Amino acid sequence: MATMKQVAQRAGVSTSTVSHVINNTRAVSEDVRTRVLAVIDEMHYIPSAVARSLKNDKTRTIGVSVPDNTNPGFAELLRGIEDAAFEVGYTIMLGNGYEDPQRQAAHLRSLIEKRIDGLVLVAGAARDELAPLLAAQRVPIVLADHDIAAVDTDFIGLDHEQTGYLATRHLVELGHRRIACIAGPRAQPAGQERLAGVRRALAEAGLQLDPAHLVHGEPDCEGGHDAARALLALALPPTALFACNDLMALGALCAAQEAGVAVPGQLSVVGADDLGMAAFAMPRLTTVAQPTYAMGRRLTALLIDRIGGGSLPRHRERLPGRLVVRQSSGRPQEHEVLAPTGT
Amino acid sequence: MATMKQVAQRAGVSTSTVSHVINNTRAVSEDVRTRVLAVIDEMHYIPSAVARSLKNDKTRTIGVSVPDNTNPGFAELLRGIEDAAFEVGYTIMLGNGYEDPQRQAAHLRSLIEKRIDGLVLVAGAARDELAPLLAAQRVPIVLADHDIAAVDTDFIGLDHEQTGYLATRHLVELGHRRIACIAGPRAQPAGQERLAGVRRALAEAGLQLDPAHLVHGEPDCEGGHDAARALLALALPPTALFACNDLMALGALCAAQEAGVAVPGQLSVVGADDLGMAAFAMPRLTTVAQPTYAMGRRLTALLIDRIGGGSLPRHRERLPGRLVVRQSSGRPQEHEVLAPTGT
DNA sequence: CTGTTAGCGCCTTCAA
DNA sequence: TTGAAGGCGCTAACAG
Repeated sequence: MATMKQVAQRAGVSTSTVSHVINNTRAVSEDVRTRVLAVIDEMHYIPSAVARSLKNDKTRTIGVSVPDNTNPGFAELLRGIEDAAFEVGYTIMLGNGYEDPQRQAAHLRSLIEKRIDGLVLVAGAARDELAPLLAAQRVPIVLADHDIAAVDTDFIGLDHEQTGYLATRHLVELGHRRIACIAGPRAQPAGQERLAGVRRALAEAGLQLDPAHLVHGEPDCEGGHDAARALLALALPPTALFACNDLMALGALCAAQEAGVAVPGQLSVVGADDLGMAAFAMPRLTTVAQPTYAMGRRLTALLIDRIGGGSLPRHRERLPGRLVVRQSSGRPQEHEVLAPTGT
Repeated sequence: MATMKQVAQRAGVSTSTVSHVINNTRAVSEDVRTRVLAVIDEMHYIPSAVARSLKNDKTRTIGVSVPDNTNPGFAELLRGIEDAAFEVGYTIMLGNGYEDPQRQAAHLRSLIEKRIDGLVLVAGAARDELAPLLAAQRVPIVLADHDIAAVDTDFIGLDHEQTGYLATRHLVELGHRRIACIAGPRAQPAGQERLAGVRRALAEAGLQLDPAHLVHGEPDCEGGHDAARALLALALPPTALFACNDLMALGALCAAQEAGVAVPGQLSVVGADDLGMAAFAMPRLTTVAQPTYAMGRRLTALLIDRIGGGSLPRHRERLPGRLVVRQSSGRPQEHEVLAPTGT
C-alpha cells in the first residue's frame, strides 16, 4: 500500500505538502496541488486512518454492542445507528453479546483497545456485570434501552411501560376483562416494564392480572405459541391477550388457530414492535409500534455530541410507542351476547 | 488513557519490558512481571491497538458490507461472520450499502482507510460498479452470495438455482401443473437464479412457466401479498406458487386468505429461507431452508486464511438449500377430483 | 507558498 | 534478564 512519503517523492514535494492538499489545511499552489492529486490517483494512494488516528487520538469509529443482531428490533436499531454514523463519517464496529457477560466484556475490551471514540451499548440482561469495566474507562457511552444504574451515562430507551399500558388499555376499552399477558423471560427488564404497564391499565379499570393469566416464555414465535396454548387450555381462558412482542403474538395467533379459537371473535391478540410482517399476519396484527430506528439515530447523534465534547447535562429519555389497531383485536363475544352495548 | 511509557515509568522498567510482559514475547523475571502487571492493573492500562496496527500493518479487523442488515437473511449471515470472527479475535466493521453504488463505494473507501485486514462483501445488485475500486486494492476479499465476474476473488454463495428447483420439483411431484412464481426485483441476481431452477424443474416435467404466472415484486410481505393477489385474480389461477423468499410467501398466504382461497386445499405455497416464523405461519410454511449462518462462518474462515497468506486456489462454492415440507403445500384439489391417483 | 522536524504508542532489533 | 533506539504513516508546529 502506497504511503504519503512515496507520493511526496514521486510528486517532488514534501510529505507535509501532500498532507495539506489531502486535508485542505493550508494554501497550496494550484500547480503543486494538481500534480500531487495526479500522483495520488495514479498510485491509488489512500491515506492510512490508523496513522492518522495515532496522531489525533481519534478513530472516527464507534462501537455497537447488542445482544443479537438477528433480533428484528436490534437489527432496526443497528440500522439507525449505522445510518446516522455514516452521515457524519463514522464507522461502526459491531459485536453480539448474547446476554453473556463474558463475551460482552471481551468484546468491549477489544473495542477499547481499538480506541473507539464512543460506544452504543445495549446491555441486555447482563448489565450489572459490565458496570465496573465501563466505569473505569473514559470512553463516551450511551446506553440503549437498558439502563445501568451503576454507570452514570446518557440513556435513550423505549417506553416499555407505556407500551404495555397502551396495548392493555386498548383491550380494556374494547370491553375485555379477562386479559392475559404473555411475557418474555423473567430476566429481561423490558418485559418487566411492559408488565408494569399492563398492570397499570388493568388497575385503572378496576381489574387485576390473574396470576394464571401471566405466562413467561422465550421471546420468539415458539415461545408465544406455547404460552398461548397453555392459556387457551385454561378452564376459563382469557378473551384477550397482550404478547410482549410481535414474534410471540404471531406464535399466539398460530396457537389460537390450532385450538380452533377465532381471532378476534373469541380471542383478541395485541403484540408489540410492529414488525413488517405484523401487517400481513392473519388476521392483521394489532400492535404497539416502537420507534426503534429513530432511537438508533438519536442515540448516535447524542454520542457524537458527547465525543465532540458537548457537555449537556446527562440525558435520559424514553421514546413512546404508538398503538396500531388492525384486525386481531375486537370486542369480546360473550360480552356482546350478555350485554350488547349501544350501537 | 494511560500509555505504555507511563506504565514503564511507574513500574521502574523500560517500555520494552512492559511490551514483553504484555505479549509474552521474551523471558521476564517473575519479580518484574508481577510488578508490571500490578501497575497495568492499577492504572487500568489497555494497550492501543492503533499504535500496534501501525507497527504491524495488521488491524485484526474485517469489514462487512451488506445491502441491509435488517433483512433477516443478511442478519443471519452477519451473525455467522461475527461469531466466527470473534472466535479468532477479529472485530467487525459493518456498513449497509442499500444497493447504492455510491454509498457502497464510500463505505468501502473508509474501510480501506482504516486498513481492514479483509472484507466480506455482499455486493447486491450494484456489483459491477464496484469492480474497479476493488481491483485496485490488494485487500483480501471474499464475496458472499453475489459473484462479481470482473473481480478475481473467492466466493461462497447460496445455491439459488437449486433452491428454486427443489421447491418447484416438490410442487410438481405433488401433482401440480399450473405453478406460478413470485420473484423479487428483476435486478436481483439471486431471484434470476431461483427462477432458472424453477424452469429446470418445470422442464423436467415437460412443463413450462406461463408468462402470466411470473410476477415480480419487492422482496417483502407486501410485495408477496400484491403479487399473489394478482395471480389469484387470473381467469385460470395457479394451483401452486413458489415465492422467492419467506417474507413474500407470508404475504401470499395473507392474500390467499383474503381471497377466500384455501391453502393448501386450493393453493399450495412454498417459500425460501426458513425464517423462524415460517414454522408458525398459518398454515405452517413449506420452504427451502438456507444455510445462511453457516455461510457467514465459512466465508470468515476462508477470509482469515487468505489474510494469513493462505494461497489455496481460488475458492468458489454454492451451498445447497434443504426442502422443509410443512403444511402449506399439498396435492392439487382438482387433480384429485379429476383423477384420484393411487393410494 | 513550502519544507523540516518532532512526536503519537507500540514493537523489535541490537547491545549490554 | 533488561534497556536504548529507530521507525510504522501521518499531522502540525516552526522555519524559511
